[in-house]
Amino acid sequence: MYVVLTRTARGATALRFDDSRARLGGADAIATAELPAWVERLEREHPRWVWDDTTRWYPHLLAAGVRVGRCVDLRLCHAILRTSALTAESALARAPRGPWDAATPLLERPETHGVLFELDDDPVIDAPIDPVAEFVLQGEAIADSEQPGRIGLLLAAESAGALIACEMKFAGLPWKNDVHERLLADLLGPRPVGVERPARLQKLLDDMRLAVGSTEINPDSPADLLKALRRAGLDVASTRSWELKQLSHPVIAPLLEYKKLSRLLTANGWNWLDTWVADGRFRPDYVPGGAATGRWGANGGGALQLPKQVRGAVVADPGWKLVVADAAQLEPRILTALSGDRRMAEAGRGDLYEGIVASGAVKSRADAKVAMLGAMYGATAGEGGRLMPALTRAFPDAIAMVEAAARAGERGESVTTQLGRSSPLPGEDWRELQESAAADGTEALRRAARGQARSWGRFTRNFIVQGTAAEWALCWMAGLRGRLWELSGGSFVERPHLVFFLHDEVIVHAPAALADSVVEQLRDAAAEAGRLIFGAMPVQFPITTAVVDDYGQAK
DNA sequence: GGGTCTTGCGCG
DNA sequence: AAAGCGCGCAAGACCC
Repeated sequence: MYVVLTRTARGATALRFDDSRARLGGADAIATAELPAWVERLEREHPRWVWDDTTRWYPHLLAAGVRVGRCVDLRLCHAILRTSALTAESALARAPRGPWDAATPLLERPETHGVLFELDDDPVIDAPIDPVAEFVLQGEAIADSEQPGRIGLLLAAESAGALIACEMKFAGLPWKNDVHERLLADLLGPRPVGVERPARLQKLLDDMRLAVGSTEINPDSPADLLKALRRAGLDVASTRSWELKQLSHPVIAPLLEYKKLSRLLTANGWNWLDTWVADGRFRPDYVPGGAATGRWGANGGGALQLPKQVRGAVVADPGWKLVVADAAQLEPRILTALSGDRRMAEAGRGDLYEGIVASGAVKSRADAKVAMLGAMYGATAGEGGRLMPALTRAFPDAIAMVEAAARAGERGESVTTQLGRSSPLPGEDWRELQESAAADGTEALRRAARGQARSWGRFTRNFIVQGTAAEWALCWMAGLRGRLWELSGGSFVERPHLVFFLHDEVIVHAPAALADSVVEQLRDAAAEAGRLIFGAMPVQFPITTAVVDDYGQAK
């Protein structure tokens, strides 16, 4: 059963539909204050809650102690259906762009006429949000698609991700201020008052001044720093760390140290702690579908860039554990399954990179890794480019798959993941350059067009792998979420629950006594995700797990 | 005084 | 050894 919720001035109306999306009965009107209890009651029938945007409904429910099992996030599903090659002929995909194509849908509003807002410079005519009509339209798009099962699984996984994103923010990532502060004090010195540099940074700056024999050096300004380094006789094109590492000069060591610590201070220092951690929890906004590939984004505090340096401050509550798990070599395994490359599947029975070495394609594990990254990212030069021919000979099917995706992108076509998420098309500027270069191109113009085409090809090449990996991760998490809920009783935060997700890695916060069960569920969910997406294809998705007290202990 | 671009670096 | 994908963020540079 589906229950479609529509917001009204006083609360919501609910309409029920059966599993084939046929309408059941009349509408219920529920006042705002009654909504959590009403949802909780109906939840016993395990419906799929259909709403415009999970972030508009679910936080209130969670705050009221109500957790739901399943939902359809119409906004996220619309975004997928709008561009998917599997539903390109649907009425939804052919309709002009409207409020559902905005980054966040509009609330119901009095009907107005005329241009309401712009979407990528296209004016959009106002239309009231109608979740029921959108639900019907989406149902038709799915039913009429060539492969309803594929796209249906993707939409279910995406919607489950929307629930998880809200739940992770609600639960928060356990964070110990005192541990973090001790770490900062050890590395930087005491917290400075006002605008002065922390003692350790000031000392390094003094060392740098001594090394170049001048006080005219400001490491916080790349432009100034570059000038100062050149004045000191250093031949550098930029102030990037990897370039500075090549040089030997007394200024380099303190400068690199300064950069490292300065980064810690500005990105995850005392200000960060004051701004983003409250009540012992870090609560960023997770953004499902934030990247074109379907990967999540995050806002607030750089949640997806937590440096290894500070992970020790992520500490389980007393009596609880953190179960940290990541999918080993996920993207190359995804490529294996996508392409059906039997030899690569064989190589991936254990450590994939060792397997590639054993196949004779490359000499070392490090080479295998660089070669695989090169294949998935489109390396042309350097180590990756050099290793490509050997990799192509050993695994022709897998390489042919990414090469085909690259060629499609170079032609300006879209590519599609295993479950049906399609890449965006290049913009107007891209096409104009391609056309003008083809028509009356000077040599320089043709070169620019070729470079641009190759660049888009690298994007589509990577898209099918990164996007399908994101689908695997969503299915893994969605399955895990249900399994965790079944492990014990109690409220949401009393049971084992997800507190962090980073592309191919999750953290579960769990009562210590249940940690081993969580590990088991993580493995089962991973195996299930592979079966769901790839069926019988014999590709393994091993995960590594660690049961720890703090995140710094994992890996 | 604001807004946007650039640089550099953190994560996968 | 330093190119080849996807992101977010902070600070300075640069503009009006």
